[in-house]
Formats: sequence, structure tokens, C-alpha cells
Amino acid sequence: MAYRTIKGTHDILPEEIHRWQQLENVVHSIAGHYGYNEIRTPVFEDTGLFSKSVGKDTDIVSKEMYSWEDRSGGHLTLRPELTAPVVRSFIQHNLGVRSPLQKLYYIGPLFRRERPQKGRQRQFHQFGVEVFGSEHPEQDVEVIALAHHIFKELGIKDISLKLNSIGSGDCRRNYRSALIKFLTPFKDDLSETSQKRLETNPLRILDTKIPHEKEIIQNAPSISDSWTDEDKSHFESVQSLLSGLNIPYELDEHLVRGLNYYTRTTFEFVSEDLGAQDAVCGGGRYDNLVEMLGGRPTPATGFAAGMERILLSMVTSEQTDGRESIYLINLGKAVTMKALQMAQELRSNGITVYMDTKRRSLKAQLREANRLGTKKAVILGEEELKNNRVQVKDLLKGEQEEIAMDQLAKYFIV
RNA sequence: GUGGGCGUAGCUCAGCUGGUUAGAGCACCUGGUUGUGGCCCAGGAGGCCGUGGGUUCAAGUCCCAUCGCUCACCCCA
Repeated sequence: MAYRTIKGTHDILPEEIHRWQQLENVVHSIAGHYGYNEIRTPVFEDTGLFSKSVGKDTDIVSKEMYSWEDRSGGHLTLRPELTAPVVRSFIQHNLGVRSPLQKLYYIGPLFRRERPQKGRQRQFHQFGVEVFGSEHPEQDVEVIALAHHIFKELGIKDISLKLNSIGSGDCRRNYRSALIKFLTPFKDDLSETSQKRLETNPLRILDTKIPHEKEIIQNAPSISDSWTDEDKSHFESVQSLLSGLNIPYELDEHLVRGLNYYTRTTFEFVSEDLGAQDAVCGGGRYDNLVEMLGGRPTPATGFAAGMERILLSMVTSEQTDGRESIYLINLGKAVTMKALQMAQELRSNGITVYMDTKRRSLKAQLREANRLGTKKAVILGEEELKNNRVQVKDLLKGEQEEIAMDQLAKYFIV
């Protein structure tokens, strides 16, 4: 085969597109109900946008980005995530001035150069929301509720919400040093990457899966010890508001989230039937990012959800092509013009019309109509053309009647 | 980047310890009906057995390499 899709990318074929459209429709509809507006940003951006926001030491930036140098010398990158671009757009267009509370959502493809596996591709799709302007817990909860709502609407079972707070700036600094202080005596027992992280991003060590590191971590200081009073009450409010909405959650002290910009609330929806990549949706609050990227200090919160992963855990409802469709069987060159005209007229009246253009036999065309599941077939042959009539066959009952051509549109439009 | 599994028809797969023209089911096409679908019957088309090299009288089958897919690690949606 000469050409095929690049490793980690996939064609979405017609037979599966309706699942995507179903998912997209739910996202548009529910985000709409929550009063969010869609935003679309370019698929590539200045590389600096990501290294600055996501963090140079993260895996995403250090080894997973598709980056290149533009002819004019700029450094560009296919977006590996969408929060930073949305924040960039928010700042660039002064969206905060137009409305004190900006509620945005997006759907689109992202790119990360990782080794593909189940639920992980190099081009993948996320939808997500970002809200700018509110520092209060009810905003975190609204965002979580929105995600929860979408999963519920999609009928996704076996999904659970993990929740944590990694505190505000001061808290993180304090906790960071406390963690370094605690871990340094164990430094020689740590893995190579963890040793590196001790300097770059010690919080990530909490996420470790190595058994003996997990043991060490067990006795590590808890981030909750470093919370400020405000952090604590914020987090408590988030929890009680969630409970008030009957959204179940479990606390997870080690839910740190990889990206650097998070503050306070972090959360993740995980699915049980997804294999190793069980995170379906991740998000949290990021009160410093707007300022970090050059905007006015603006509190913000949001999430991103992986659409391929959702599709993997989504029970597909059988495709019911509700479209009222008919198959226009045309026999012989002599009727081609008339057939095209009839098809046009019916289509203009909102009817789905299939029509053979391979000059196939009556039998073949009927077979095709049957395959397509059309309920009615209209037969136009030379005989019918001569009489200005057509045969209308009911493919379910097998009955057939003859009607005048000029009555055809009326017959179907009802 | 590292490790495991797998590459035979459009799809799902069979092909025993190497042996002659490489098979099945589904899907597709044609005919059984001069212009009547589905079900049934008959027939047909469709394969450099991923690629390259090696062993052998003989390779889809064994060995090596390579590419691809896939799962897992790392990390993440």
C-alpha cells in the first residue's frame, strides 16, 4: 500500500461518524444549556505558548510536541492541549472586558507524539470548557456538573469522579519545600525520573506507581497540611455543593495533574472499562494562568475530555436512520433527464432521494434500495416515461401502484 | 524511548510435525425472472500469505532483519 494514515492517526469512516455526531450534538446541546459559547482556535500556535503555560518540564512539552521552525524563523507547534490557546484568545481579544464572566467551550483535534495504545492516539479529540472571571467554588462545581451531565446524557456507566485541591500559590510553594525536605533523605531510593522531579516538579512524585516509592510517599506530608484557610474553605464548599447536586466523588490526595498551571481544585473522571488509559476527563482551577500569559489577573476553571475515550466507553444506540428516503430507480438512457429532474424536485422538498448513476439493472437497483433500507422505490422506465406515470413500490409490503408523474411530489410530501 | 502479542481475500479467521492448483464464513457481482428487492439455489470476481534476505529438493509454515498494527510501561484526555 502506497500511503496510509500516519502512526497514531485514524480515519473516521462513514460507518462510525454517527457516533461522533451524536457525541458532538450532546456537547453542543448541554454546553448550550449551561450558557457556554463555542470558541474555535487554530490548530497551531507559537511554541512558547505551551512551554510557558503547560510547563517545560512536563512530558507534553519536553517530548511530545509536534514543533517546527517556520520559514520566517518562528517556532510553531501543533496544539497538544486547548486550555492555553483559549486563554491566549481570551487575552488577545480582551474577552474579559466584554463580559465579566466568560464561559467558553470547544471541540477539536489535538496532537501529541506518544506511542499509541488503547485510548491514546497522536491526533485525538477533546471537548472542554473554560470559564474566566469567577474565583468561587460554585464555578468549579458548575463546570464539574456540566461534565457530569454530559456523561450522564451519553449513558456512560462506570465512571467516577476523583477530587483534590492542590491549594493556591503560597500553599504550593510551602508544600513543595515540605515535600522536598521530606523526600531528600530518601533520594537514593528514588528512581532516576523521580530524582529529577525532586528538583523540577516534586508534586509529580506523588503520582508514582513504583511500589517502593509508593511506600515512601505514604508517610509524606499531606498537601492538606499546607492549605491556607481560604484554600480549605474553598475546597469544603466545592465538596458540599457537589453533594448538594448529588454528584458522587471520592477524594484523592495524589491527584496532582500533570500540567503546571493548576491551582486549588483538581478533578478527574475515570472510567472502569477503558484499560490503562482510564482518565476520560481532567480539569481544575487555574487562577494564575491568565496573568502568567500576559493578561490581567483573572481566576479561571475548566476541564478537557477525551472524545476517543468517551466513545470507547459509550454504549452505542443502534443507528436509526430516521430519514424518510426513497430510491429512484431509473432504467435506460432515455429516462435519465426525467429522473434527474424528479430527484431534484423531491430533494427540494426535503426528501432524501437515492438514485443510481451506474446504469445498473432493475434488479441491482432494487437490491441497493433494499440494502439502504428505503421504504419506497419509484420506478421510472421507458414505458413509464411514455405514459407520464411511474411505479411506486412499497418495499416493506411489496405492493406496487402506478401514479401520475405530476402527482409524485404530492404523494410523498403529505 | 522500552517490552510483549500479532501481520493469510474488503471484514472475521482456518491452514496440523515444511509437501503439489492457499481455504471458510460474512460482504460484493451475475444468473435462476426480457422490468421487480429481501429468503433460497447456482456460479463468479477478489490474495506478490506485510516486505527483504536466509535455510531447504521444497517455505504461508523454520531462522534473521525490517516495516506495520496492537497492548503495556512512562505520561496523559
